[in-house]
Amino acid sequence: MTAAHVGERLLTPGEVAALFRVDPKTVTRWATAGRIGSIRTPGGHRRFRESEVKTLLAELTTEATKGDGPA
Amino acid sequence: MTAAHVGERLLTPGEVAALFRVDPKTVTRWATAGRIGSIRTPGGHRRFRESEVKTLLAELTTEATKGDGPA
DNA sequence: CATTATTAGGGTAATTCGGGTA
DNA sequence: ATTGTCCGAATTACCCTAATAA
Repeated sequence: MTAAHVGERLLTPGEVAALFRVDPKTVTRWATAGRIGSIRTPGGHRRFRESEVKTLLAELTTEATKGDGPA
Repeated sequence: MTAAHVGERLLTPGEVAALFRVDPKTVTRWATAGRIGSIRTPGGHRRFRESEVKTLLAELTTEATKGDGPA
């Protein structure tokens, strides 16, 4: 299994946006920028992995002052 | 054997919908639009090939390039 | 044969997409 | 550089009743 774990719970852009308190458009931009993985429906709409979203949320909570930021 | 998919596991619209996190009706629309192959039961209900669905999920999946570079 | 869950079919809101702009 | 908003177009979600599946 390389691509997606079949059976992983997926979230809609609106749900992810609500979790991060941002506009759904912003979540779309994150996906386009490759900052978050996304699955597209045959119709072109995006779905996000709940596990990955939770990981990102946890990183926000961490907000380490270390130099882990982008180069 | 000419039939290339004899014995292929079939999924119901509800199961496919759960995998993509969409409404079962949406899966039906995909079939109607020819975006996904479907088999019809004698009663008119649709069934989908598990292998095709998995392939579709994999193709439409974008890995988030997380931890890509070997440390 | 009876029961319960799912699906088909149509119609109407809500969401998302994509580009461009502030 | 990142986010929010406006627009039109497309996709998806939820409403219903009847039929099929198990």
